[in-house]
Amino acid sequence: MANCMVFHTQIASIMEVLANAAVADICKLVDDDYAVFRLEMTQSQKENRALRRKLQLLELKVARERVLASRPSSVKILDRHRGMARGEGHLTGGHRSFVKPARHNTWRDDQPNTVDEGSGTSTQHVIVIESVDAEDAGPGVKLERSEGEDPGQSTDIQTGAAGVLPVATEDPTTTTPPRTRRSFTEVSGTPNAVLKSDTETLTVAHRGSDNRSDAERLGSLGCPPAPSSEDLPVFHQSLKTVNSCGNTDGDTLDTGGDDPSCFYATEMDPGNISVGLETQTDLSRGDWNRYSSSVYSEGCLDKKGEVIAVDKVTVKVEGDTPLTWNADETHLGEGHSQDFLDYRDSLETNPNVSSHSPLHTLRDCAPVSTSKGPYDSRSRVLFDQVLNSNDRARAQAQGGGATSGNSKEKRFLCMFCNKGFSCLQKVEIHQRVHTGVKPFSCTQCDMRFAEAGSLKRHQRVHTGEKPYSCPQCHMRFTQAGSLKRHLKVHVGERLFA
DNA sequence: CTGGGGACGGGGCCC
DNA sequence: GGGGCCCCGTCCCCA
Repeated sequence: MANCMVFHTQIASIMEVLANAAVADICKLVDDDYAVFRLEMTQSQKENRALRRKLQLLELKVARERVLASRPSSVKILDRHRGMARGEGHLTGGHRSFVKPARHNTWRDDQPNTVDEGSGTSTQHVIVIESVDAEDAGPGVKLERSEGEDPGQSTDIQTGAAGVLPVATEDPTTTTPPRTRRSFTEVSGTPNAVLKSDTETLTVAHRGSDNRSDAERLGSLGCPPAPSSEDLPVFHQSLKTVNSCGNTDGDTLDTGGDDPSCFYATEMDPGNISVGLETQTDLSRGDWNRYSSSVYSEGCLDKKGEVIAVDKVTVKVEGDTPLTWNADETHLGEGHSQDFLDYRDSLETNPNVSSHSPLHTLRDCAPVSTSKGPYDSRSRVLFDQVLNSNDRARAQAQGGGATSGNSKEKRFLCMFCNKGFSCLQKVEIHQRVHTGVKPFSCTQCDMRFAEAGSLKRHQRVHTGEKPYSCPQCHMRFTQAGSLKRHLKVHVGERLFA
C-alpha cells in the first residue's frame, strides 16, 4: 500500500515536471514567434516609411520638372491675399472687404452688416514649396517638415536656398519674385504654428491641442466669441488685424438697419476642409490644373449678429505642381489613411480630374479636425461624399454623362466629380458640395448654407413667415414645395402607396 | 404628414 | 448675342 502511494506520488511529480516543460516549450515558441513577428512588422513599417518618403521626393521632383518645363522661373506663383474675383467680397490690402452684390437679396439694406477682421485660431498652416532655379532641381531638395507635434513650429517645406521667407508678401509691386514659390495650406496636427513673413505673421493654433475654449481664445484676442465659433477655427491673415475686432472703416459694411438676419461670409466647414476652390485656367477645357486655394476662416460674430468678422487668406497655387502629401503625417488612423490613398488613386486615374486637385490638400485637412461641432461631425461624411462623387464622375464619363454629352453647354466641370455646369458660378456653388464651404451664415442661429437661396429660405424659420397657404385649409407653409406636397393630401394623392 | 435643408436647373437681368 | 450673376422653383431626402 505504501509502495503504491509512493508510486502514485512519483508519477504525479513526473507528470507535473512534464507539464511544466511542455508549457515552457510552448511559451518559448510563442515568444520566439512573437519576436519574429514584431521584427517583421518593424521592418515592414520601415519599408513603408522609406517608400513614402521616396514617393514624396518623386512628387517633388516631378513638380519641379513640370514647373521648369512649363514656364520661366520668374513667373509669380504665389499670390496670397488675393481678392475674390466674384462679388462675394474681396481683399483690400490684406483686409477682407465685402461688397454687397447689386442683387444680392441676402444682404438686406436694413441690415447692419459689419465685416470686421476676426480673430482666433486655425488648424491650418501653410506649406511652402519654394522652387528655385533649375540647378536646384534634383537631389538637392531640402525638406523641412515638422514630423512631430512641436508647438509653435512652422512647417514649411522649402527647397532650394534656406532662409527665404516662406510666405510671399502681399505687396502688389513685387509681382515677380525671384524665385518660383508655391504655397498651399494644410491642416496638420501641429498644435501651434506661427507663419512669419515679411509682412505678416499668422498665428495658427491647433484646436485639438488647445485646451482653452474658443471663447477664451477669442476673448484673449479681444474678440467676442461667435455663436458658431466653437466649431470653426479662425484664421488671421495679418497681424495688423489680429486684434481689430472692432470695426474698421475699410471693412465695415453698415447699412444702418436693425435686422441683422443674415450676412454673407466666406467661411468653410472647418471640420471638413480648409480650402475653397475658385478659379481654373481654361474653363472650356475643364482644365483645373491651376487653381486657387482659399483658406476660409471665420471671424467674430457676436451673439446678436451685429458684428460679423470674416477673415480670409487666399493661398493661390499656380502651375502644374501637385501638392505634396505626406501620408506619414496625416493624423489619421490607418483606415483613414488608406481611404485617402484610395481616393488619391482614383483621382489620378481620372484623366479629367486634375491630380493637383485641392483634394490633396483636402485629404490632409479634413480628417484632422478635432473640433466637436456639427460640421466636424460631417467631415467623414463629406469625405465619403467626395469619394462617391468621384465614382459617379467616372460613371458619368463612361456612360455619357455631362462631360461627354453636352460639353458645349456644360463646359464648366466640377474638379471633384467632373459634373458639368453651364456657368462658372454654378460649378463654384456645386463644388461647395464637395468642399463643405458654406458662405452664407444665419446670424440668428448657427446654420450655414452653401447657397444664398437656402439661407433666405431658412430665414423664414426665424421670422415665422409662411407665404404659402393652402387654399383648401388653413395650413401655411414656409416653402412652396411643402405647399405643393400638402395639396396632394386634399386631392387624395398619397405619397406612399 | 410636416418641417426643413441639400442640390440643381431655369430664367431674368445686367454688362 | 453671349456670358456672368442672381433669384426662384423644384425635387429629394431626412427627422
